Amino acid sequence: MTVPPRKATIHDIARLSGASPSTVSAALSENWKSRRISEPRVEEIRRIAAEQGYSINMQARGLRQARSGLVGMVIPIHDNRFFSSMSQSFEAFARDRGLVPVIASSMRDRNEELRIVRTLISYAVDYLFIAGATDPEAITALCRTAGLRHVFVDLPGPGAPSVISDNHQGAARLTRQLLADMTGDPTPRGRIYLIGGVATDYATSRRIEGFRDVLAEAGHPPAPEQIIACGYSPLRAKHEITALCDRLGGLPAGLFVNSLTAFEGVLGYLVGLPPEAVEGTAIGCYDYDPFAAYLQFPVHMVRQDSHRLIELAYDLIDREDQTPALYEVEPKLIPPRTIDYGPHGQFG
Amino acid sequence: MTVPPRKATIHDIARLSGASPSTVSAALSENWKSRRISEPRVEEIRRIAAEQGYSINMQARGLRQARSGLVGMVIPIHDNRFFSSMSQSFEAFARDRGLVPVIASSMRDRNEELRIVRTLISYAVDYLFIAGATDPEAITALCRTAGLRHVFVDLPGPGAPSVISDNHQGAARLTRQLLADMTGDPTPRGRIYLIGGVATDYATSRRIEGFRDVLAEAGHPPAPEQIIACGYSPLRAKHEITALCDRLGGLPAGLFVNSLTAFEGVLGYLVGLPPEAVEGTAIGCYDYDPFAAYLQFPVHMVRQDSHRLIELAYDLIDREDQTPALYEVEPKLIPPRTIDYGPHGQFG
DNA sequence: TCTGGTTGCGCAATCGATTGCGCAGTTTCA
DNA sequence: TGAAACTGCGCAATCGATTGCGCAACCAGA
Repeated sequence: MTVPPRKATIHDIARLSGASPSTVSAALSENWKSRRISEPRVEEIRRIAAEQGYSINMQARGLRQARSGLVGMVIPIHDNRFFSSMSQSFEAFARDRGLVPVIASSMRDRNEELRIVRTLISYAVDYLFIAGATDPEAITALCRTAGLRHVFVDLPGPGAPSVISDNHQGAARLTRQLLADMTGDPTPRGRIYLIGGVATDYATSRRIEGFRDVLAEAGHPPAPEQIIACGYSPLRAKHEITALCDRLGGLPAGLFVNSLTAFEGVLGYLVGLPPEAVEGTAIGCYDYDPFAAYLQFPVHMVRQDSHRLIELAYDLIDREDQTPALYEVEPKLIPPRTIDYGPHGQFG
Repeated sequence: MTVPPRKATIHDIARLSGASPSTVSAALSENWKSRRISEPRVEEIRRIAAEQGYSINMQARGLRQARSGLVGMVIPIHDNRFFSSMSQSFEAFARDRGLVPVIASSMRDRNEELRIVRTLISYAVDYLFIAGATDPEAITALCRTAGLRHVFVDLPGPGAPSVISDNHQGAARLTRQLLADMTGDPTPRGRIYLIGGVATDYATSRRIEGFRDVLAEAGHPPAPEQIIACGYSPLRAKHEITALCDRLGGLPAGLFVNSLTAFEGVLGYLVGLPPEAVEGTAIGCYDYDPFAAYLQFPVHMVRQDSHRLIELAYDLIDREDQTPALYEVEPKLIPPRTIDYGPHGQFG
């Protein structure tokens, strides 16, 4: 097969078919009826286009139409079951609308996040979804000057519609479950500790409230040292859990891990312990991973409905009214050692 | 804040600065020196551009320059630690080169895969990476008529450079390890079974060879029924492992699971068993997941070096010579209950 | 003063598709 | 039979940036 000098354009097809570029354009799109191109002509043109392996240049089309057919999404990190299943849903819904998804990860870095938003604006994405935003206000500012519709997911922003999990509810349920599994007295080692997340994040703060409320309800409001919002880094979490256990002289009675990434770090510590050392501890993790659900020890997991989150986000993007508002989706408590295939068994 | 009628263009900046569009273009890019624009002029123009929140229109630039700054990658599925960590690396290398990554998942569907390739061609991606290709020849054909450089990853194609793991080696090592852990006699239940993957896939077939060679070496070449290449679907794998155990009257002595997705299905079955039922079985999985590494029972895992795979793929794309060739990367055997942070602790 | 080089910048074509408008030829209908 | 309506299609402008080429002003040297 000889390599053609360059990709065929609409002009090449026009030349080959004896039609004008306008006619070719119309014939290849759906509006040939409204431009009154005769059906035999259309078929002839399409035949030639197929023969030449013609494919439209979306840059040119986008330039003219002032829309690109791209949808952007920013996520903190790909390599995580929560966010990668969001990506999967995001892509599925994009396809349904004939849009092409562009997903970029910010590594939870504010500047990187803004850089990505600016880049996506340069590519004229038609809509933008931001999951786990670090600086929602700045993002909204950028989007506004570009006239770009955007929706926050997972972490809300004040400047645009936001769809998030009911973090308070999810955390409260998980905490209640862990308390029920705990047997110890309210000595330091008998307490439950929350680890991971960033306290100023909306999501984490709501979870902490849920955690706190349930403990208070149970008569043991948490001491400050019971809440270790040390961020999302696995290594940092490992460090913190190590320090905690050193202080306490062993694992506490309960452990509420605030994200999968933090849980990876915690696991890095637990791996080094004799199996029986973990037995007395009730462990829960906010977010679900099918493998994490079947560890050596039982783990309660909160499964956020990422599919529903994204579905709702797309709904919001479509609404005429882009007034900021908060929409909450119920998460689900998954019992230990349960493989949950989710509402869409086709994934995974 | 009032919404401007539309995004500022280079012409707006030209008008505001009293310069011509060409000058503005040059001033905002790096070639103002070669066009001999005076430095004060450049600074003034940049100031005004910043003031107006100008951002370049990549569609227009791409159209003119016949390149988009996009780099595409097709993966089978996002929601999987192997592929999502590939995505992470893919994105990191793209950033280093000033490219914007576009990652799409084919769900391992041939038609979907081709649709995606065509779409990415329409968007004029500068390069294309295809991981786990279903129909490499067809992809190469499309890319050739578009004059698009592409590289296959994980599953090779005959029409372009390919970088893959040394599947034979990885499978052989894993098999050897499992054999060493097994105690049973070579009765059917005492045997080791390989489950998951598609036998006609290059990767799977090489792994099966590795598996077979090691068993033959040990004096027990596998019977056909010991190789259950039932695809990648978790549900299918669950079904097959269930059927197998029904036939055997329990778990076999060894289990070589051929992918994380199949492992999810297998796990779905194992979850329902009493813990001690699993004790006598040596289990291994091709591909690594940090959580899977610390299940109730020990699992040997093969970790492919996705970072290195991608790095090598980018190298190949740069080469002048795009002759098809196969490059192999060594995978690593991860002992049970080990958290491996990989060569790049920044991820995850 | 004339030539030749340099500086600083603008004109206009170009990339590939879309689209408002208009034009010739044919049909319809009063 | 003439006007109106319809059919089928092409012309040329347009989207926003890049780039080859050229031009005017200035300076230095002969």
